[in-house]
Amino acid sequence: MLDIKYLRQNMELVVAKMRERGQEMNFERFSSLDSRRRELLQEVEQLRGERNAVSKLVGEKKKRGDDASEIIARMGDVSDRIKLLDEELKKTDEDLDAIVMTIPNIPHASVVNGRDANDNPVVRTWGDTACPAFKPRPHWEIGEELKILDFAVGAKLTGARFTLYRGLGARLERALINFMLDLHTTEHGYTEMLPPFIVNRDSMTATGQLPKFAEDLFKLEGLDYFLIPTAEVPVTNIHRGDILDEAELPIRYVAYTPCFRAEAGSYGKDTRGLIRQHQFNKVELVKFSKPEESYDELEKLTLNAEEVLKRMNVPYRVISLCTGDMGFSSAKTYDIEAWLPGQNTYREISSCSNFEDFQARRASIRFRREETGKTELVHTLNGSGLAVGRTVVAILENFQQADGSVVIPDALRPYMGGVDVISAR
RNA sequence: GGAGAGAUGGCUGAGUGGCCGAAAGCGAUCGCCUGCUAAGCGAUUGUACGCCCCUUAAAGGUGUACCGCGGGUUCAAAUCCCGCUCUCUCCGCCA
Repeated sequence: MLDIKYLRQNMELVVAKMRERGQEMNFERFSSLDSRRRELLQEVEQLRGERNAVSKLVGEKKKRGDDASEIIARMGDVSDRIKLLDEELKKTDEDLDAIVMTIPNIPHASVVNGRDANDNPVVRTWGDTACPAFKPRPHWEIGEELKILDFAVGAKLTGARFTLYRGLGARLERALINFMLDLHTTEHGYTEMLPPFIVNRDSMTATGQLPKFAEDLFKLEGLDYFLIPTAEVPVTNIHRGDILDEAELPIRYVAYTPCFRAEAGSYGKDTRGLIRQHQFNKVELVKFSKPEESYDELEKLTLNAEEVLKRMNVPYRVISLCTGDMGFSSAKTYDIEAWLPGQNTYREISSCSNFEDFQARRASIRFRREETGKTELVHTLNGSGLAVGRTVVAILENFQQADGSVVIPDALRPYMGGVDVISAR
């Protein structure tokens, strides 16, 4: 969420920025609620001060044996008034929160102003996308033929958008997870975390999934718990409420988790194959950084994610999301898109974002600046490093052979027990 | 699932209605002392939000809130009452 002081002082600017994101904001209600809140706060605090002072007096009088019944009666009225004001204040706070919580982050100055995905500029491309001599097939055909992906049984076990991995398919998924974790921990300086896959409402609210995006989440029946849609939620919440030491920043965590998404409103989209599942695996990178370093850290984080594709020799490109295509909490986002020859297109395989202090404010994650001794909000960043299922897709499609087999990239073979090719026999 | 105990500042831990934002100790920071280190001595040592002062900020002054969370009683709540959460111990069950 944005700083309420900043909102007060920069309304026109925020309205303009929201318009770039394709959102219209009406700040009149915000303004009136905000000034009412401050009125109430001042009055109630003044009354409390009076009550505290007089109550002290009552104690002294009683100790001396003097009569205090008159001021006690008077303070009774004051307390009633405080109670009344408190109720209105609480209601005002809630209304105000409801507004502020639904205002998205302000895009960074370097973010291109655009309407949708068509306006996202390409930052760089890597690898050779030359077509093979045969007609490349989509991964769902390859996977089913090799009997490593079973969509029918996934649907039988659960329903649409659930898949069973068999044999070397399961092995490939696991190999990728281990390869990514090893790369990021041993070469990129991240500390591995294995968090709970179910979190409470406070955690979901701190990272911005709630209250606005409840329909995207799976909620446990009868409990106020949710399946995580990404490791970002538990891993960012590790430091919820903390005041960190400046010297320990930037903090870098990497975590493997499954991710659960309701995918409401996406019916009919990507119905075939592994691209859009209700459950998928992901290795996530999360950083906590000082404000002045966060954009450097975003570049590094994105490169760390790209490195996975480079090691496997999968062609990709990096795009910078425009204002109209960015997520709610993000100030700047790079998407990494892997080349999928079977579908003759680039598909998102990672999304790397700097949230600046937007999440940190809601989650109250601060650090103490040594120079001033003051606390400041940290900047939080995260990115997929990478989405594992989609990486399987990229491998199947990029390394398929004319005979239907799939060659395993060199970097992955140690994790596959030396297997260098998956074939139907 | 049943029975009991508990939750206080960076940590340990006192505090059963007013003098408690909170004793004491530890730790930390600064200063003194010291050839160095240790010891010793002194001071400081939570967060947030208002207001005053001020060109702004800082510093300073002042007010309010916060003793797991939420509600209640009272002129007044860390302290009394109710609900919840979490932790620990014992019993049962379970991978």
